[in-house]
Amino acid sequence: MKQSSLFGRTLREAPADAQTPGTQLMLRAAIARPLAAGLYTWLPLGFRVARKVEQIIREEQDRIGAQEIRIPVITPAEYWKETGRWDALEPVTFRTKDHGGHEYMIGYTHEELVMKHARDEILSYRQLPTMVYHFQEKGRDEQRPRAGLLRTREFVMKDAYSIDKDWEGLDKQYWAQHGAYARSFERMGLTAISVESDTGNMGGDVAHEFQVLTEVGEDRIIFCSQCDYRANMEKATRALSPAAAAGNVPAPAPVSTPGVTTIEALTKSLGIAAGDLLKTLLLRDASGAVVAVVLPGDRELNEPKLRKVLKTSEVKFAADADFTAARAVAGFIGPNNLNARLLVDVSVDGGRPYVAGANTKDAHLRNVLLGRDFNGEMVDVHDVREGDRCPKCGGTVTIKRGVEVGNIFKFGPYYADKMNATYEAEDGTRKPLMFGSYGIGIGRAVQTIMETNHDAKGLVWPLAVAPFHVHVIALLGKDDTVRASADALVAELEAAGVEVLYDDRDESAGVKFADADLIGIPFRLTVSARTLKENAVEVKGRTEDKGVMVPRGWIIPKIRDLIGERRR
RNA sequence: CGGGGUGUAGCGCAGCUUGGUAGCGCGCAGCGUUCGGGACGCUGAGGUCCCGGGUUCGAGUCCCGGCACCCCGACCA
Repeated sequence: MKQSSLFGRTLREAPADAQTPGTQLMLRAAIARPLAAGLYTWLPLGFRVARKVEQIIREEQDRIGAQEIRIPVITPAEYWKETGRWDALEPVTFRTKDHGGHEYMIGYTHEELVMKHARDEILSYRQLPTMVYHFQEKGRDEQRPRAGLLRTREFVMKDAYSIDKDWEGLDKQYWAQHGAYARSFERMGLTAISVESDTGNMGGDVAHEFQVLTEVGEDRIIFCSQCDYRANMEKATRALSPAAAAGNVPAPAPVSTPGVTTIEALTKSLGIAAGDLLKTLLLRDASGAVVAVVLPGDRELNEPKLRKVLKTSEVKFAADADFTAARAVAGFIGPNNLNARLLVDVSVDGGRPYVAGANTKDAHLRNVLLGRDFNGEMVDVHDVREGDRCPKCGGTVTIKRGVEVGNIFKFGPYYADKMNATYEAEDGTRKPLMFGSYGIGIGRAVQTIMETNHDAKGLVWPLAVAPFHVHVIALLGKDDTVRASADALVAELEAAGVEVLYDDRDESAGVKFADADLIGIPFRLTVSARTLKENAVEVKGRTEDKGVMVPRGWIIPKIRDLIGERRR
């Protein structure tokens, strides 16, 4: 490929709205271009990377016996209505009607469609287990796309679906996918770790996310410093100290706190620590049911955990009328004599008294004791934080940011039950198809590779996904000898199966070297008057400071060796 | 969806306070010089100043309304 005719130019400066290092380099190196918020066009260099990422995933899916298919982008409403997701996904999907008035949406994902085909194709246990996958566009009307290709409104996902007879079979398929994911990410140059994740409120007992640790990540991952415990913060737990036996705690006593309504203000005015207080939150779930949650004053509510406890899709703060109904006063709410369903976080220590709201204006209570003065359902709905103790080994945990590059879910019979997808078992009974689904976003993977593989000069592509194997730089002189020699070199390399980007432009050496560093192809081959004099070619790895002169006659085997030895 | 910010040439920005007919750097085109780490000189092209309305003799600048994009948070199989 001649760089003089490459579609897409490199930029010396990144557009001002590109924030992360990877996004700036993605734009500067002509990997992709924005079309609208969260919509990107792949340019030739980036598209070559995306196809290589796809191919790695394809090979690893094929290796575990998954079969590639293709389901349309435009999907009819009827199947989504069977599972109730036509309504549930309304706020985050793109929809349209055909001229006959039939409703469709751009696939947000494809579980329903796979299940529709599976129930038509799979009649007998003899056809199981089976696995299918496809690469297909997903449309998601994200309210906040961000960081270039990391979160977009349209993106290609590899989604795989496993179908088997029972939980045991599903478990095997699940771990086969887990292995395929680990190999896929490793091959494309991503250091991804698998962490336990929230399964959402859609059922299923196990889910893992593959996370790449980087500052630009949206997720927070809890790590144990001593053992292998790691979990997404939306699911993480911690070891609790056993509650001390409550001694002789005097009865609750009111304390006047006029106008003091926040935890912070209370700690100042009473001269106590936030952890000495109880925080009571009055919340509403998606159905409008009101619930009060009690936490120590120094702990934050973890909404995903609470949603799971409440089996709801949404929690928000309660309205004024809810406070009245609960016989509470905003700013002075406490668990005592509250007229509401009461959830008590497990962080609340039953062995010690707290200061809590008195449910009376301008008053709090001292000596409030769990078990004596109030009772509720004990639940784990608090955020784990840095320094907490590991639930597995008691070690200290830390928090890091991560990008979720892939996820795997065990659904079990959930979709089959909703969509009446059954097979005839050995014993003649009808049983539900056991289902699992497994996703990897291609664009997000590419963006994550860029975020984690660069230096001050530009991108540093892992060989396996680099847009080209080598970048040939011709430093053209006054006559045509350098060009002729470089032309011949490129022809030979291409004939040998080497992917070459050939900088044949009439630019200065500085411009060409800077662009080569920016684009980040693994090996740079320079042809110039200087190298011709030695009948050699200079070969330099992207991260090396200096190149080496390789005799012209040895260059093909040398390059074959280089791209072979670094190829996994 | 809540909060914050930004829209002026392909990119980065100034001009707006105090209204007078748009500028700088890079990039781009032509010519010449240069030629191994973003060269130099000369000449030149390139603008619905986000959109609509208003005030005014006159609006990039002031007022009103809208739109787009970015960031933080919320949400997110």
